[in-house]
Amino acid sequence: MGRITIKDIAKLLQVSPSTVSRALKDHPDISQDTRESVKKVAHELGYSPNFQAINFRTRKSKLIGLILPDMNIFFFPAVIQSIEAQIRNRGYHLVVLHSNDRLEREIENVDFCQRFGVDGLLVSLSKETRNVQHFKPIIDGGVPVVFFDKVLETQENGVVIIQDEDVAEKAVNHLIDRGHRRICGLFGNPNLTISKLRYAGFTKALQKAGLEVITEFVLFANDIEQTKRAMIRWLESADPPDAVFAMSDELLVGTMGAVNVCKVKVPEDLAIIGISNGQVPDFFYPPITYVQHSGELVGQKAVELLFEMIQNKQAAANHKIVLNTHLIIQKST
Amino acid sequence: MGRITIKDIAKLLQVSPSTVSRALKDHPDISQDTRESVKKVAHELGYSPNFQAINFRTRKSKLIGLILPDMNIFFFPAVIQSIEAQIRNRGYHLVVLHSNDRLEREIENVDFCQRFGVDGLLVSLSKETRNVQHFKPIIDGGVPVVFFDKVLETQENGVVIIQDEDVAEKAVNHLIDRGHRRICGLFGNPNLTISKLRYAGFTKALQKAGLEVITEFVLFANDIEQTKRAMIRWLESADPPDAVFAMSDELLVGTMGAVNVCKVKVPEDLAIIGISNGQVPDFFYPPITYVQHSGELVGQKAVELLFEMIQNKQAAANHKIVLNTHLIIQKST
DNA sequence: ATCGGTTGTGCAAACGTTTGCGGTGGATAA
DNA sequence: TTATCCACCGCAAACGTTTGCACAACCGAT
Repeated sequence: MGRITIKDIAKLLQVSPSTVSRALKDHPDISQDTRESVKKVAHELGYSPNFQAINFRTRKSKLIGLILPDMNIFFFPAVIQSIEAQIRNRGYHLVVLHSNDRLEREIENVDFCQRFGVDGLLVSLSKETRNVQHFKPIIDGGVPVVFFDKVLETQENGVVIIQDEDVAEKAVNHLIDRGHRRICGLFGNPNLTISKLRYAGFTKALQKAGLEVITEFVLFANDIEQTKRAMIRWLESADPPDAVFAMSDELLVGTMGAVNVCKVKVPEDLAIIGISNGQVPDFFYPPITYVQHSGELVGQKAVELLFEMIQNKQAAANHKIVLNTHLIIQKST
Repeated sequence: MGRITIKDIAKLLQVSPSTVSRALKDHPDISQDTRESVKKVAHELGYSPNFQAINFRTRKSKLIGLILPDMNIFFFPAVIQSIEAQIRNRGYHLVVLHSNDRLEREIENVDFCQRFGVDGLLVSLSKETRNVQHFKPIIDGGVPVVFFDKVLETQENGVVIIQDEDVAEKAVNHLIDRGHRRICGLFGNPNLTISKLRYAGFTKALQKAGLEVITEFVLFANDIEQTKRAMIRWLESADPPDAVFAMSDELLVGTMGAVNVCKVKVPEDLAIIGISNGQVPDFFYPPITYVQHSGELVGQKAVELLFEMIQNKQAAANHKIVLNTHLIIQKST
């Protein structure tokens, strides 16, 4: 048995495989009659093209690779879903790889993508990644690569991010405007550029307002439990904070855990602001004010940029897209 | 230019491509000397095999397809991560497809997987799916398929689930043991088997205790906002409930939203129990009692079953794996 | 009648790898 | 010495599809 192929159709119709191939894709060289009879037979036999053969022959795969450092953080599912929808619209499919925040795995994944012949690659870097050398072979091989969210400061080409520093500054300014002075800063892994930049925005806002960064109220760790413990310690200290800026959903969840344990009132005792895609802030009471960093939008823009690069390699490749964000003011501030 | 191939190595070493191919995979027909020199040259030239050619030639892909109805529900990221890790250990990679809870998309995805030549398929069905006819072609084509979590009641082969009815019963019994009598039941989409079964367990537990199902306290809708509104209505009614059973994280979040709005005390005014992978229940205060339904375990078992089927098609195919769960008692009950 | 052009189709190579089979040369056994 | 065997390697086909090119048939125009 086996699946039926172009050759089977050709034999049955007494034409050549090339004619069948062309007829199936409405090549103008083929007469209307032939096209129709080919399609009819193809349908009757239940023909479906062998993608492996096509990919091999054409050196295309209609596959986009997506390399993520961690699936378990709140931000990524929305991004994955958005990317999947976007590339599907363009007739492509998604291969999801997972670096587990390790450079070694990231390198393996890139290599796999190249050998596998993906037509494009979307990457959010691991926290161990310090340079992007390991992408050179695949890029040189003509495969467009777009980096998003977790990128290096030095990267200028094929990048989709938000203006991290400004976003953090905007958020902290909002707290200052509300009269808060003893402000905690919660950040992710200190190796990540987004953490550094958001920390920079945090300090900038404070300094512009003539305030000092209270170093004991700063934490770098994207971990719910760790955040909760730190916040409890601070809230129970002699001179507790009156506001907190949390740069991710995980940090927000940890903060709310501490808030519940310590029975502090939000926003009276403690104002809270975060950066979020916008689902988690509404889990809590009161709903938390946040700067919206839309995962859907990031996914959409990354895919758009990638396909510009696929279609027109030279022009689009040195774009850096910086997305807008806006403040969603809720009851927590 | 172009990537370097087996032929290039062969030419350089004055041997045939077949020898190179065999040497590279330590075929015993090839002498030690030849193997070493081939490998040396291959390494020097930076040879890496063309997966597209290999897949085409061998009709294997080392790819596992994963079809999910929705990425945005809390349960799945853990499953994806677990599956990715498991299949990676076995030298395979993951293609994630997304049906958006629509049968039409699910059918497309299955078709794609078949044409693409995945070596195995993992599926959680869409809420529109009423039968599994559309998997027949790919299964007949020799590709093992494992269904998990969202499956049909009628399915007995290649299935990984929890004992949904018992789990719900166990959870509701816990509420009854604590003395609660006016118990809400929150369930997902009514078309889903897991919703039906868990509802059955819910009613069974009540009936065994001589209680009636209070129909106005039952909701079928896996939606945070809808759940919140319903709960608020019930809590503000003349004769409010004293406990709630929520079969998913989304329902739990919605419930807690209502709890916060209505200022009811947990567990004094309202006891809460859920079914969860175990992250979300700890977001809240008090932490919520739940029956743990481990996404990691589901992923692991599904992959184990799939690879048994890949290696030994006949034997494993008619297994149905029912996973254990256990009750995590926290402050909400 | 010859030419140029168009339309529709087939031929055959190619993509990179794997693999069954056959063959060579040398060593061993009789 | 001859037959036998084994270690090692090459030949060539094959997987299903695409595509450059050639070619045949027909048409209209010269």
